Amino acid sequence: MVAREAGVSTATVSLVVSGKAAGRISAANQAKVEAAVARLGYIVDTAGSSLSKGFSPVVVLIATDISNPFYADLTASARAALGERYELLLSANDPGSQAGPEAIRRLLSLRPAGFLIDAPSAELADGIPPGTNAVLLDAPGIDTPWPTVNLDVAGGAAELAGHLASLGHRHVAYVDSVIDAATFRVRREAFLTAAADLGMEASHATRSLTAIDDARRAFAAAWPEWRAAGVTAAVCCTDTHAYGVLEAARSAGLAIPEDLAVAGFDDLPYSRHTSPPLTSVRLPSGELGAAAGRALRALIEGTDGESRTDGRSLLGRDAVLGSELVVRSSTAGNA
Amino acid sequence: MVAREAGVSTATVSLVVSGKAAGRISAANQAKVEAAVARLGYIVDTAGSSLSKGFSPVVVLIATDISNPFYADLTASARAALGERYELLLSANDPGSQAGPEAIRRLLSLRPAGFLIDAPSAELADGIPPGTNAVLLDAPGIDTPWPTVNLDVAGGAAELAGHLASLGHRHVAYVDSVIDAATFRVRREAFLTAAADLGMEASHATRSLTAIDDARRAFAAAWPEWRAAGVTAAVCCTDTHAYGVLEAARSAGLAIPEDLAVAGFDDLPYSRHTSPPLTSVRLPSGELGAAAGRALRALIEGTDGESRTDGRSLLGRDAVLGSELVVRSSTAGNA
DNA sequence: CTGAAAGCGCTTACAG
DNA sequence: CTGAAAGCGCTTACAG
Repeated sequence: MVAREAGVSTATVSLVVSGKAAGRISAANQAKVEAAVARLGYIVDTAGSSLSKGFSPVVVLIATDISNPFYADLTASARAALGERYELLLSANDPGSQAGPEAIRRLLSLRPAGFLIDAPSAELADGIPPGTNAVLLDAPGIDTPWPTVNLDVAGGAAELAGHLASLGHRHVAYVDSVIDAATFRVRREAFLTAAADLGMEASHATRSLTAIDDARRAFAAAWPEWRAAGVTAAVCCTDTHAYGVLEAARSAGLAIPEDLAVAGFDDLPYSRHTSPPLTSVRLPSGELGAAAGRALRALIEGTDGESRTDGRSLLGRDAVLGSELVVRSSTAGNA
Repeated sequence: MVAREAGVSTATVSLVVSGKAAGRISAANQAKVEAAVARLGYIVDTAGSSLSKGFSPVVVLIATDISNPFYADLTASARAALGERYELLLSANDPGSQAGPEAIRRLLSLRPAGFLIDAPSAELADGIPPGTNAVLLDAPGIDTPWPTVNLDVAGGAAELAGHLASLGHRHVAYVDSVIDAATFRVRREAFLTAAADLGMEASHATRSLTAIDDARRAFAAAWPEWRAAGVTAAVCCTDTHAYGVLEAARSAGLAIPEDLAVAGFDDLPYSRHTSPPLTSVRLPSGELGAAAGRALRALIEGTDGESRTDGRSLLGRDAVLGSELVVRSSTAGNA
């Protein structure tokens, strides 16, 4: 341990550096250590520290698809909520592939302080080993012992169905993701159920990767059949999918929203700028990151333990954040 | 070490697990170890391993602004190029803030196998401690001992200037980033120099964060003066900036490209879908990630050492990848 | 071909 | 208030 150049023992240094010197180390020695640390530019080595403490300062955010700008906000907020003691790092999957339980096992070998897992599949959630510090984000309908911060995607989907029904649409189609995440299943089922309840026919669907080009091709392939069936609105599981649909629809010569109304989920910053601007269910990425970061910190630091009442704590565990339908001219021509 | 349940020593297990058993461990023992590993689901603990080897399997990608979808491709390619032995994790800065040398120092305590550093400032590059395995991405004009994979942003900027000159523009403005990265300086200077060489007046500039709304405000604030000066084209350091400019220009009632031509850098997937579609200098994110991943692996594994001729190796060290001007209707109405 | 042993850098009871 | 010592899980010379 380099900083023993301060002329004290490694134990003293460790105590000072980790902020546990309170009433245990003399002011003189504290000053000596701090001077030596500053002089040498010493930083605690994570490898040694993790080995003896059992965990490292790393928190891993497992993101399904970082090409979604949704994550920029989420990451910044989560980092702020976690604070300086943790190092938030992202593990991104290849586009279109969902992290499986084996990804968690691999990452577990890093002994991270915790995991933030966005949009998991039920299988992924099941595969988290007991004892792991993990918080699930946007994992609706998953029955899991881990704290979860959800978004009201079902409410947003229902609101969207109501919006389309009020505009007079009778036949609607749904563009789903190929990614097996619970949030996508809930978005789809909630929308289709609400649509059916409102008397709309909602039997047509396709799915694609979360990439504009893939969504474009999927729509182009499905459209002839949908047109024949009288579909007048397409709802997409993410805005990115919707961008592809918008483009394919324009290429096919469709007027939007007159011939086809289009809407998505996420309300990405780009959605105000598409042609036409996109109606979307806004999901609060920043709040999601902040709430999840707080929940994880509580879990790691054990603030969670005692405040339980009925097995759920008061800490916002299993919080649900609201969604909001943002209507633009891709569905309502005059918006 | 749990897997000693195989009835052999920890040394034997370590050798087998790390693939160094070749001709040193009997087939019988290898089989026993492999069976035990499979049975227990054993994964090497990184903390212990990093401590004794001196480095962990983690490779950290330092990204200036992950909200830029540019990074999705880059990450996937870099991961593939690095291979299974490394774990690629992203460290994202807060939007608008550039990583400083202290960020590297913090991350160094994780003892990563290496760093991939995108769009560094000269200061950041200088702050990388000697002996670190690091590859710089998109770091034009930085004088550094570290291997670098560059994009021909200067060539793209010049091509863009030529394109605008050929369309008859005489007064052009430049929308820069507030982020202090060498690539942004080179983009700007190369564009302004080429524009001047072509007889265009190019003295007007503004800058903003890489967020659509910020760029929109920056343009709205600058436009009155630019209009008075006769500016007819605005070139933006990234496509994301350009989206904001497009929106502000439309709000101001400008016809694009008749009243104002707009162009950017990156050719993000969204740029084909803006209104109007955006002219942009395409930067090959996938190739960039792949080349950088290969270069880092060579550096880590020492493949680099002997193949030097004049101090540069044959491995694609200091590679420059081409850029390509993609003309769309935000500059050429008929495109 | 294999095991016993040292050591990586840190933290934490434990004596003093 | 402080230091000596054990131990976290792994890897790697080193004997045998």
